[in-house]
Amino acid sequence: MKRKITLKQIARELDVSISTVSKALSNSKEISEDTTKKIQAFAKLYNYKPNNIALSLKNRKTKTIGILIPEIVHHFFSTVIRGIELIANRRGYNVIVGLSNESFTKEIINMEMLANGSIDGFILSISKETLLKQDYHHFNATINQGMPIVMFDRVVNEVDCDKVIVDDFNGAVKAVKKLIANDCKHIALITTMDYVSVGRLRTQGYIEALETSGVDADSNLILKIDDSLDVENHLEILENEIAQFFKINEDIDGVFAVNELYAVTAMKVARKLGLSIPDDIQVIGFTDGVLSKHATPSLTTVSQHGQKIGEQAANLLIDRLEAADAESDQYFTNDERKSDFIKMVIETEIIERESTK
Amino acid sequence: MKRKITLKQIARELDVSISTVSKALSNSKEISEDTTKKIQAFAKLYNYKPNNIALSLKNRKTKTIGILIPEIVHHFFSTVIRGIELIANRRGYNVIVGLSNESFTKEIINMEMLANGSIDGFILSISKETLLKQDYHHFNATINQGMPIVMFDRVVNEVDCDKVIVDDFNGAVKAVKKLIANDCKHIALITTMDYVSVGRLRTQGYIEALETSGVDADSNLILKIDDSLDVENHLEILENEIAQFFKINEDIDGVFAVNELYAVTAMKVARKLGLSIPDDIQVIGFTDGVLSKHATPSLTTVSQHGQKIGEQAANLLIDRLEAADAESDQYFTNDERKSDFIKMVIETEIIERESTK
DNA sequence: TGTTAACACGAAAACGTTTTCGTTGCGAAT
DNA sequence: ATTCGCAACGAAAACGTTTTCGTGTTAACA
Repeated sequence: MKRKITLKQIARELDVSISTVSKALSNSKEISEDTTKKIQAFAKLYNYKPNNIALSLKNRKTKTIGILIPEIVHHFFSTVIRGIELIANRRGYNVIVGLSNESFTKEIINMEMLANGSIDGFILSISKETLLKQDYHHFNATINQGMPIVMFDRVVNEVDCDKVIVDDFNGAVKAVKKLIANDCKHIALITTMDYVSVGRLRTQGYIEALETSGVDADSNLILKIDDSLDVENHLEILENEIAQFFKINEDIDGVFAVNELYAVTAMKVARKLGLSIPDDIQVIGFTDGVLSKHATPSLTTVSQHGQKIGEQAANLLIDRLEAADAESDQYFTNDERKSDFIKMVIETEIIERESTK
Repeated sequence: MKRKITLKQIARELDVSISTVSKALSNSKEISEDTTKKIQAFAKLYNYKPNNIALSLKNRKTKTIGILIPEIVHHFFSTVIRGIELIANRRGYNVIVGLSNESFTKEIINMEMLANGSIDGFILSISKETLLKQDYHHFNATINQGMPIVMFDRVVNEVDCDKVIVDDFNGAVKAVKKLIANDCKHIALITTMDYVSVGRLRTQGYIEALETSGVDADSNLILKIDDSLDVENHLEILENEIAQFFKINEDIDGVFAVNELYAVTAMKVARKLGLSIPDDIQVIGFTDGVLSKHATPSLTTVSQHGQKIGEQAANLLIDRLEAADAESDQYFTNDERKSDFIKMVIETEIIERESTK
């Protein structure tokens, strides 16, 4: 077991100074051709690679970005990570992942753990509990310490930073309009309690689409699921709620659901009730995950392009980091350093499958 | 924008030395009560937190572990990450994620990027391309430099390190025996080309279960899918292959598939052919993901307990890291430093759902 | 012969910590 | 009055780099 070799060891071995070794390895003109060759050969032989930590300390930047998300076993979030990792790697950055598990406290702990030098900036999506509490001081504190943040998907106006969001509103509008165009007369909405902004926006899109088509939204046709219950592990609760909902509203011929689980479950329940899809009921879900693709019938969905979101977020963050580098060369007064933050909207796309005509 | 405060700044501000500040903050007895209080108050006021990078450099350990996996948009791998992150966080470690994307080269690049001081150890699962090439020098090189590795799921005998694996063989045996017990007479296997060890083990389990039950495995009943094709995006290829398979072998009354996609697709195809599940054909899949849970009918599966795998892997790695710490205090001859590596087997569990009787 | 310029290299600081080893000043003991 | 011991603090090294600023040697030039 041989530890990694350092400049100091090379220097001692070759009887030159550390500076000489460093310069030779970076092909400095200061060092003679002979010594350069000798040093480079030796370094290659012993597989010298500069120590990242030392570089980080010296350069005061780590070349790694921190991702902080509520959950990782989740198709959307993992596609976002994939997008971030793709760009990060391409631009020479590493990616460190923290999970808030939808908890306010874990979000804070995680931020503090990473904000003390471990990373150059954050890409994050806010936890449900934080959204409920509406307490965003930790984000602003981090930003004030000079660490840039890019938020995605679950964002909030109270924090001044770059944002990448899905066009939830128009995605919902498109979906519902498609149902209308497909001759649905009674379109139901299955949504969550709306403290998470994205849920609210999708609901608004649903209403908007109906109203511009001259239909009044019927509140009886809106089912709000309490997603504080552990629906994943108690599917029957969800199924029962939806079954009741369908029984009470027999005229439903279209369903728009704010996530794919609700959509797929709605299809399952409908079929148990003897309804056929898409003949009796057409269904569109938000979020294009594995469930939608492989359900029978396969589900028409509003795709959010998670990977693209991740890529854009990563590019935004790295752009800002490297702009900050360049800036430190120049002189800026506080007024000139105006940081107008970017809010990037990723368009949704309807993926048509078997659950609509 | 105020940058994070350092010991040096506190020292200057309070007109004491850096050492004094450091000691005061760690409650050293060397410093008088007065100065300690003064310094601690000042530090708290300015929210002093030690810089992780500086600590890493000094302590020669980063308190972060590197995860290197082939893919992240994948239920199994993301549950493993969740398990790792859980334990890592609990034990004071961070987690940095690299994706090999099933590519040999990206695996190496990623390892080298992280192995230069950024992390204390690896938890990884080998990429398909690496398994094909059977070239494991980068793993051994990393280990030789004193960086411990824990492998999970896709492991290989050629690398000496701790391993956490699923009991693929017995999982398959259990599944197939269940089908046999459920009166299936002609049990098919849907598997992949078997250069990935786990596929091979599951196939062997299938054969073993049949043979101990006095049935000869019929090679006609084994369908090997070439998973180098992009099956996710060309589902119809997979469906056609399975459809052909079912038509040729009309007597199939049970299916064991090595992943949930194959299993769910098999169910879909069977139903298109007019067969009912579980009455005509019973199906069991390996890997318990979202698809299995939400398919109709829901799929009986062999659960791998991905999160537990991650937790165990993290514990193994951190145990070894901290053992190495303690070891450096003591004196060891090379003979005494025997490192007998642990191979931990996580038992599988059959989750019974609607696709079996 | 004396000055200069180019060349090749080394010393040292800096990044932010922790820790070892002094070094003061002062009261008590001899 | 001298020594001792202790309390309270500071200096400096170390972790591994990069980079600025010397410094010594040699060759060229006047």
